Amino acid sequence: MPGRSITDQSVSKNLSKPPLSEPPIRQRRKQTRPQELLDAALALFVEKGFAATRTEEVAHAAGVSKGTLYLYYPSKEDLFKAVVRQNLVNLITEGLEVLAHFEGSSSDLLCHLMNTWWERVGSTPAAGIHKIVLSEVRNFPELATFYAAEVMEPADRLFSGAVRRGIDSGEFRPVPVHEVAHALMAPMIFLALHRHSFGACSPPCGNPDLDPRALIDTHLDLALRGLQVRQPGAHSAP
Amino acid sequence: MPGRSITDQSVSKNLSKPPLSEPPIRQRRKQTRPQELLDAALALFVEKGFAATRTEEVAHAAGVSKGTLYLYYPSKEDLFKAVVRQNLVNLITEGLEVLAHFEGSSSDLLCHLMNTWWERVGSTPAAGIHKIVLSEVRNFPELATFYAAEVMEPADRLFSGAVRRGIDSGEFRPVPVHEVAHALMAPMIFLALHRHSFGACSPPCGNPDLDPRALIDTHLDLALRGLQVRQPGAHSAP
Amino acid sequence: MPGRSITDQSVSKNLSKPPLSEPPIRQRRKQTRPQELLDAALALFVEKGFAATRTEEVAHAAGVSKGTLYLYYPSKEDLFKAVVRQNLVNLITEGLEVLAHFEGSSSDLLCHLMNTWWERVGSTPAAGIHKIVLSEVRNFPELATFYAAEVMEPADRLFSGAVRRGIDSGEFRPVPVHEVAHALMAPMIFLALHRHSFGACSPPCGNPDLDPRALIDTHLDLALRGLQVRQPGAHSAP
Amino acid sequence: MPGRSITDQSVSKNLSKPPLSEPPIRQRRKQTRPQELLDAALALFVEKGFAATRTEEVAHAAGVSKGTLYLYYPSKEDLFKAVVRQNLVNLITEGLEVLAHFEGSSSDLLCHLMNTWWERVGSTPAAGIHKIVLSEVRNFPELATFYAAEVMEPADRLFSGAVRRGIDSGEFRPVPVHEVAHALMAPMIFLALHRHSFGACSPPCGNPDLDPRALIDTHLDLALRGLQVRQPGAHSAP
DNA sequence: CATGAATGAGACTTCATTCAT
DNA sequence: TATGAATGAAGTCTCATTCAT
Repeated sequence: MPGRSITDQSVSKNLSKPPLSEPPIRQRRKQTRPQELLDAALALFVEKGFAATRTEEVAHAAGVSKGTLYLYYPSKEDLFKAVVRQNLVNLITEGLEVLAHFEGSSSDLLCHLMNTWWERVGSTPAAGIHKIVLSEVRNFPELATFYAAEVMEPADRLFSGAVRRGIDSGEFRPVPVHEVAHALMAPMIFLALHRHSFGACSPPCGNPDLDPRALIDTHLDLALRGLQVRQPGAHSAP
Repeated sequence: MPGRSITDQSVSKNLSKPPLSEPPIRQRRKQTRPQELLDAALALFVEKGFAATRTEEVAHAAGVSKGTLYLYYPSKEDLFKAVVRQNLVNLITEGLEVLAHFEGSSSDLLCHLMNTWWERVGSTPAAGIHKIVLSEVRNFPELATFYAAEVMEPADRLFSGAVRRGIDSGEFRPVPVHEVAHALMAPMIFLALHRHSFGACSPPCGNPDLDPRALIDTHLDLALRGLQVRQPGAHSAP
Repeated sequence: MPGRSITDQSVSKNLSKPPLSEPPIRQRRKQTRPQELLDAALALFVEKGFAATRTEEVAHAAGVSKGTLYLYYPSKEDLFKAVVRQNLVNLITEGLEVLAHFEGSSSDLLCHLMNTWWERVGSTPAAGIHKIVLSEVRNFPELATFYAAEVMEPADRLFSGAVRRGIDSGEFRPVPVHEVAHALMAPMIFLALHRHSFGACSPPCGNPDLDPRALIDTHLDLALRGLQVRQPGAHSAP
Repeated sequence: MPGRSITDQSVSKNLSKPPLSEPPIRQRRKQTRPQELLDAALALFVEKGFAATRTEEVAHAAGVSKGTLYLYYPSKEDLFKAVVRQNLVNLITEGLEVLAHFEGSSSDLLCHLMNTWWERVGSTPAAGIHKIVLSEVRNFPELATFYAAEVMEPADRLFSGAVRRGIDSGEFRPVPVHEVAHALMAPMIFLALHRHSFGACSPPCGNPDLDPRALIDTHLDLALRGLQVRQPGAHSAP
């Protein structure tokens, strides 16, 4: 008979497609539907990946029927793009706002940036978008340019701008700003990536004792010291 | 009997479905078949993801027919697991080779570790399994513990061991070793991840001017300074 | 409850699915709704066929909403039958009006019949129901007997009656009347059929230089000569 | 509950979708499959129309499974085109062959043409293609030009050529050849059209007593007399 | 009566898997 | 063993029909 080739039951709950029970009551909610669908789609895409998520699941999770989804988004792909787009816009807005009106030392700026990012993005479902995009860009080439232009470029501008600010004010020593920006962002995003992959296992695997806050603090401490202007007499490693 | 596993395949119109051209018809030895299939599968899984890779593509890339693939691997899922497992072993081997009994300063050790990792793993196709695993663990939970135990834990042991070695010798200031290890590895892995997603676009998007070597150097410079024992009279930021 | 009828709708990519633009919002009287729906449906069924016509298109073309259509016709099939039935009645009325008590030669009668049919039926949208019925009888067998009894039989009666009239009066030579009636009607109907299929292409294909009037004249000329009593000494072909 | 809105059982067997029983035995027949699929598709398309025919029905009628159909034809639309194309090629070939090497009177030529057409086309399933094309050109605009160029134009050339031949030899009186060609072909094609629509009903409706052979004979007799050069002293109708 | 958002059966199509050769 | 034609489960998407407003 047809069916799953994996008889091993250990493949468990992630693969068991939900029975999609309890027929939803007909409700008119044209205004809120798109958001509900987007939220449901984000959660499912992050959890299972794009291809492994069925449109019917998304619709059901949003409390509507299969057909209703297509009333709002003409295809699964468009839904995907809308998810990325909407959550990306938030990211961009966040960063740009912070970048614009900050007063205080550049160390404080970086510190604020990191903590805010964690609170507003890293610790929310939106962080999962990085995972989806990372996984799917090859299948959606146009998404790549879009994401690069709308997310990666602004993010780089944000962080390298903050570093440059510190250098210009004499607070930081001169360093290649783009490379440092990468080094600053990577541990954060990587953490988010893991929380949405390994971190979701039960029991959570990976580094279970790796507390996000502790990680951010340590990372920040390390980076800021690394950026600091050298005291006279100090030696750098090769 | 037939049947779909886990995921579907409708990645739709964007996916330029290659016509499966140029079959490499050179005579293969039966002994090397599994390896050739594994290599082909690795490349394709990394490039397109698990669901978007067709078994026929894998077989064709390995120079055999669809049916032959199933002579060696009972299902696409099994093939996938074999790919991950085999490359994991390689990864571990790499890591352990590097470790050994290093002599010299801990700064030099970290420097050596990073450069070696990049040469032997980060810049090779093998780095792609990071991407697959990250993308698919949620669909293959059983791989999570395996990967955590065989890759992440050893890697953490490697880097946090190096850091601890420096602290013990008085070369580094006291820091939380696991967090620092994460901060050290993340930019490297993140870079590798991007090379297998955005970096593969044409034209390459992301930060095209981000040279791996420059990044590693800068990252290392930043981290080692951050680890260095403080000069008398210096103040840390926040 | 929902449900598909008979046919599906996947006429796919070629069908330029019109965006349902320009809704005619003039206030309609409830009394005329059924007629307006029928008119819209006739036009669309003729143009695209039954299956490829969406109920929403019909409703939109009639200036009402999808739901309203179902207030008047319980299903798409019922709408279709109503369209055929109503236009059949028109068709018959046309024919019977023409017949009546014609005075003059039978040649003149045939000439008058053909020209009138073309003016009143062949060149009007009503001719399109020939096309629908022809295309869909197999899917709607119940329409067959109806159409045969109400249209084909009277039409045959009309034309074979005219021919018999000519034979009886000695104007025409003796011929099998039903066969001749078919031969008389076919070119007219065939022309009408083509105008609703090929003739609607842009640029119009088929025989673009085939003028209906010229065709009718030629056809009539040919047929009447063929019907004429043979002159002494003439020989027939085969 | 969902389902057919037509509770009337008289809609009967044409609509009852066959249960597709008796699972076919796996057989390799790569060579004959295309023809078998084309035959099955022709029969079903003619019987039910394009949209109302399910690909699975076609496959089943050809003795294969749904998937196999797609091994040979990439889409339902392509299958449709292949059907038209293959049967059209036959039509064209037939006509052209006859046209080229005929010796004898033009009356005999027309007689031969008609009878041959009936034997080789009109009385075979291929005649049903006219019905499909007539019904579907509006949905497949590119089919229109194709059909016009490959079928209608050659057919016109064939018949108008035969008529012109007769005129040139003095056998026929001068007439507009294209119009006459239409008048000659229409009753034949119309007959075929009816046989594949009304004629397929049970009991056959339309003009049940209209024998194809009698019709052709009568039509030919009428037309040839109409074409004949007038005897001295004869009068034409107005 | 009218609307149009919502529903869900069902069509087309894909591709993992099987098996006759 | 190897092949590739054949299978059929399952997913995306459409649209006839319903019903809350």
